[in-house]
Amino acid sequence: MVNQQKDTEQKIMNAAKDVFQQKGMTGARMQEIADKAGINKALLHYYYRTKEKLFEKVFEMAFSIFIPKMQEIMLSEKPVFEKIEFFIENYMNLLTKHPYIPGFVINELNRNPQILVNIFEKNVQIKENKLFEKFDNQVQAEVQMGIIKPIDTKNLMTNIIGLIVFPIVARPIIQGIMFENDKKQYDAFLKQRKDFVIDFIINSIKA
Amino acid sequence: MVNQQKDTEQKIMNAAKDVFQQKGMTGARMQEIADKAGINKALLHYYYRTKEKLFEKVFEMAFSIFIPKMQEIMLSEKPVFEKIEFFIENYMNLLTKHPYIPGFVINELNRNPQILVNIFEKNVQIKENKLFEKFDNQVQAEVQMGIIKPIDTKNLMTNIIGLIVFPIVARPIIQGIMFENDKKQYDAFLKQRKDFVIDFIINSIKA
DNA sequence: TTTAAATTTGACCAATTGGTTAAACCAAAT
DNA sequence: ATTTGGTTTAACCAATTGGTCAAATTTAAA
Repeated sequence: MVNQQKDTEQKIMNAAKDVFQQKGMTGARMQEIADKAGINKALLHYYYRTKEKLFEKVFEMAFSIFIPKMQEIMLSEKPVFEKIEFFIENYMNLLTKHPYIPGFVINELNRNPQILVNIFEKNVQIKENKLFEKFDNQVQAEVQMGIIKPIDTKNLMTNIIGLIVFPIVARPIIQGIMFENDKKQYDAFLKQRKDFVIDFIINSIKA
Repeated sequence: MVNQQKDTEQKIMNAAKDVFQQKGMTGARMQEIADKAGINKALLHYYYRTKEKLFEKVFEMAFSIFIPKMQEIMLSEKPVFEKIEFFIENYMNLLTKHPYIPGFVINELNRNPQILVNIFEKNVQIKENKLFEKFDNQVQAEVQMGIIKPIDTKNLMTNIIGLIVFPIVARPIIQGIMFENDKKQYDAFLKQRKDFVIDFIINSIKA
C-alpha cells in the first residue's frame, strides 16, 4: 500500500533528522536511526541505499527549510527597514522551532564544504535568482536616497544573521556562562532578543 | 630522556589538536592522530589512556586559549568603550590564528554540554572571578553616568561575541553564498571587519 | 484464488575501531 | 658490562559499524 510506504519513509526521515542533527554525520549510527524509526536496519538501506545518501537528504531538507521564507521576504516590494524587521522576526521564530539546524548545517559544512556546492548544483534556483545582489542594490539605493547610513551590505547581512543565529548555536556556552545554565531564563532571553535585535540593527543603520 | 618524552607528548598533542578540531570527537580516528604524530598507535594509549582522555585535554587547551586575554582586558581599569575596542581587536586577531577552535568548541558543547561543567569544576578560577558580573557593573555604572545608552549587558556581550565569532564558524556558508567561494576575498572581508565591528558596536551604544 | 511485485525481516559479513599485551629497544645508573 | 626503568613497537583482540542477502510477509492486480 502506498500509504504504508509513505509512512515508513516518513518515519525514517523523522528519525534520521533527529539523530543526524543531534550527533552529526560521523556520530550518527544507522542502527539508532532504525530503532528510532521502529524498523529493521536492513529496511533503512532498502529505502536509502547508504548512510551518505540518507545524510544528504536530511541535510538538504534542513537547509531548504530556511530558503522559502528568505526568498519571500527578500523579493517583496517592502523598503529595507521593513524587510529587515520581517527577516529577523521570522527567522528567530523559525529557529525556535528548529534550533538544531544551524549548528548542524554549520558543523557539517566545516567538515565538508563541498556539500554546499552539491546543493547549489542540484537546486539551481537557490543560487540563480541572486537574492543577495538584489538586496544589495536596494540597500545601496536607499543609501543614495539618504534613508540609510552608508554601509557595506555584506557586513550588514553578516551582522543580521550572526545576531540571530549565534545565540542559538552557542547556546550551551552562553547559557552556561551568563545564565548559570538556567534553561527557562535563556528561553526568556531569546524571546526578548527578537525586538532587541531589530532595534539594534535598525538604529545602527538609519540615517 | 626527558626531552624525548616531552617531544613525543608535544607531537601527540599537536596531531590530536589538528585531527580533533577538524573532525570532531566522533569523526577523529586514533590511527590518524598516531600517523600524524609519526608514532605507533599503542604509544598514543601509553601517553593518554583513552580517546576520551586525549579529547578532554585537547578541548581544555582549545578552550583555555581564549581565557587569559579575556581576563586581562575585562579586569583592566579601562573605560567600557576602550575595553570593547581591545576585546574585539584582540579576539579577531586570535581567531585568525585559531579559526577552527570556535566551531570545534561550539559543536562539541552541543553534542555534550556536560563538558563545560567539567571544565568549570577542574578550573575553578575561570568561573570564580565572575568576569561577567564585574563587566556588567561597569557598564551599568557608565549608563548611569550618561556615557552609554541604556542597554542590557547580556545582550551587548552576545552581540559583541556573535559579531566576532559568527563570520568564522559560518565561513563556508557565507563565503559560498556571498563571496562565490573566493578565499582571498573572504580573508580581506574578515580583515576589514575588525574596524567595522568596533565602530558598529560603539556607535550602537554611545549616548 | 492465484500470482507477481513490493516490503520487511533475521542472520550474516567484511572492514574498521578503540584498546591491549608481550616483547624489543634504549638511555642512564651501578 | 649489566641492570633497570621508561619508551616504543608489532601483533593481536573484541566490539562496533555500514552494508548485504535470501527468505518471509504483505499488498495489489489478474
